[in-house]
This record gives sequence, structure tokens and C-alpha cells, in this order.
Amino acid sequence: MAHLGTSVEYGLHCLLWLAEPGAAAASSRDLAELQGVSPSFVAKIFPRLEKAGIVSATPGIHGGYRLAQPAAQISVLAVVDAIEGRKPLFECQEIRGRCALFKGRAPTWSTQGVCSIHAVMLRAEQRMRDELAGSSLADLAGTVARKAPAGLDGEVRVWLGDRLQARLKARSGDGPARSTGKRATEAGTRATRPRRREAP
Amino acid sequence: MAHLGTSVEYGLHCLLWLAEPGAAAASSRDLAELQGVSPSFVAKIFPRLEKAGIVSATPGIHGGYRLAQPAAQISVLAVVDAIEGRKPLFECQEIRGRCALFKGRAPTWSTQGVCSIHAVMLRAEQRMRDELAGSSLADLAGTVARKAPAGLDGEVRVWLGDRLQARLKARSGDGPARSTGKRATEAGTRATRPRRREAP
DNA sequence: ATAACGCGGACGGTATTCGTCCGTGTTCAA
DNA sequence: TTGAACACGGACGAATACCGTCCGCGTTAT
Repeated sequence: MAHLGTSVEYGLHCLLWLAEPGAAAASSRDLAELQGVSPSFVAKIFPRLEKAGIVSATPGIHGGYRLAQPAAQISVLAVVDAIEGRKPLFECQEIRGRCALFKGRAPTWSTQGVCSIHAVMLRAEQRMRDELAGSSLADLAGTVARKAPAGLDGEVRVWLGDRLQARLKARSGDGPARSTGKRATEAGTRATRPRRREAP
Repeated sequence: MAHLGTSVEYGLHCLLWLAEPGAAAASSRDLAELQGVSPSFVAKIFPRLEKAGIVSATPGIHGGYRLAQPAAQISVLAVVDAIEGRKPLFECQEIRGRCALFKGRAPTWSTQGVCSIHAVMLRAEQRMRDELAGSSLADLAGTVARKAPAGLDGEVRVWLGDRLQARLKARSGDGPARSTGKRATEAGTRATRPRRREAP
């Protein structure tokens, strides 16, 4: 992909479900399968969000993740930094000091301050970060709620609840023949997605 | 590196030399060795700048590149796009349509317009591009000229001129013994640079 | 005791990037 | 006319990053 990878996309989409007003804790697997996305991969994303204080985790069979702060206080920038780790837009290699005229010893004036090319890139990166810092999860959740029909959040809640119930029931009522046994996992995780590819 | 690769860094540094007020045409090899950078790699960058109309090329032994427009009309954004080819900051994979509740048939309201997450990223990318579009090669060249001692541009001009003369002379005066023969190429191109690496 | 959960590390396949090397056609100096 | 340097483009190789899976660990509720 490009500078912002699939991880942030998955992470943000998952967080949007958790940002619903009355959302309960949800496991990374359920969030992934709710969206038709690789559960293993989503499971790798959430620990980073937790270390950044964006979500809080509770272990155990009833466990899962919930937001650790109000959605209005979580900026998109915070999520991006938590997942991707502040990769800079541009890495200056200090070429100005390598000019052949200097014969190996770069004069001080040539390496003082920030390289002018680097400076433009830093300004551009900062502008990008400003925009990301200006949008919160609550803002995003608001725009999708404005498009979705009323009651969708409730549907999602029962979907998640049903999955939990099914998993618990499967444990209690597991006869020797597990004909309908793993019903909860539905048609399995066919989240493997073909690599993106251009038209030839 | 990060989203903006080494190619743009090399390209911009080379263009800054060409943006000097009285600069003559310079070959990609000379520009590269003037800055202690791989000549082969720089040679791969310039054809893209030419196709974008930023530089113009003249073949032949006296050939080289020169700016095709006044430096004040060439924006940093144009150079970046010419070299890297408009890679987006974010590639939306339309996850909103994959919600398990839809059972494979995504309703129209869910895929209408731009995904809200994608929209934030597009705004952020646009702000970044705005900043890059606001800086021209002339602006950059001005800030470096303000730091460098007067007369540096002249020194560079004679350095480039000397290399051309030396190459032409080497052809005329090549005796059977080439003792001092390849003096022009100096100590060769040891521009191979070790891969960037973090501290362990 | 079992099964699910979060956590973290190891692993593999693919795409991208940096950089080199080659071949082609063109222009100028000797 | 020969040769050298130029721009141009494609093939190639090594290193890296990313996506995604798999496994083992400790914890919690049934």
C-alpha cells in the first residue's frame, strides 16, 4: 500500500465499532469477522492500541477490548501513530555535506540548521498531521451514523452478543457428534484477500 | 525510507544545482559525483523529470540537462509527482461494504460517496500537497544561497567545466602508457552507501 | 479441566526500493 | 570515420517492509 498501511485502516474501522455509544467489550476476532477481515492480523494491531492507551483489554472468555477514553478525545493521528509508530514522511541523508568541493571536510555553514529540502518536507508532514489531529473517532462515527439507517448499532450489538452466546452454548451442549458444532464460526474465515493489482 | 524515497531527495538536490542563475547544462553523472551520490541511480531519475517537462535533455558529448522552466515555476510537488508518480497516502479497501450483517450484498447507502476514513486521509494528503505546491525550486535555492558564502556558485561552475575539459583532453593525449590517464574520474565512484540501520 | 481471551514472537510470501549493469541511438571532437 | 560521452530504457540483484499465519504463554470464566 502506501505510507499509511492496511493496519491503520483495519484499526480505525474496528475502533469505529467500539465508539458506538452503548458498545460492550468486543474481542479482536469478532471485530475482524464482523468486517470480513483477517482475525489474525487484527489481533496483531490491538496490543499497540492498548499500549498507547487508546483501548483497554480485559482477559478471559468474556474479555475483549473497549475504548479507554471518550471517542471525542481520540484523534485519528493518535491511532495512526500508535499503529505505525511515527514513520517520518522523509528521511534526510544530509547530502549537502557531501559536496565534492569540500574534499571530505564539510564546512560548518553547510551543515548548520535543517537542510532546506528537509525543511519543506517537515512542513508538509506537519500539515498532514495537523489535519489528522483535527479529526476524532467521534467525528468519524458521527458521519457514518448520519448515513446508516437508525437501529444498525442495535443490530450489530445483537450480532456480537449472539456470537458470544453461541460459543458458550457450544461448550455446554457438545455431544459426541459435532454435526452443527462449530456453527458459531459461520463459513469460516475466508478473509484471505487477493493482492491488489492494476489492469495490464 | 519512508513514503518519499531517496529518489526525490537526489532529484531535488540535483535540480538545485541546475537552478543556479547562470548554470550551464550538466550531465547526470557530473551532478551525481558533485554530491557524492550514485551516478547510475541519478541517471535513472532524470528521464522521469524530462517526461514531466521539468528538465530538457541534449544528447552528445557536450550534452546534459538543464531546467525546462524558470526555477520559480517549478514546485516541489511537481518534482515529487514526476519522480514518485502520485502514490496516494492511503488506499481505501472499501471495508464498509464487507460488514457481516449485509450477508454479501452491501446496501447502497453503505457504499455511497467516499468512506469517512478515506475522506480524512484525502484531506490530510491534500494539505501535504498544498504545502509542497507552495515551495518552488527558486525558493529553496534562495535559502541555500543565503547560507553559502558568495562565489560558491562560481566554484561549482569551474568544477563542472574542468571535468568536461579533462574528459576531452584525455581523449587527445592518451599515450600507450595510461599512467595518469583516468585522472578525470578522480578516486572513482565510491558512492556505494551502507544501508541505513538503527542502533540495536 | 477446558476453552476462549489477550499478548508476543517466529515465520513465509510478495511487493517495493535502491543500485548496478547492459544494450541502443545520437551528437560532437579528433 | 572512429571513438567517447551523452540520454534512454530494460533486466537484474540484494535488502527491506508489509501482510498475514501460526504457535506458545499466562489469565479468566464456565
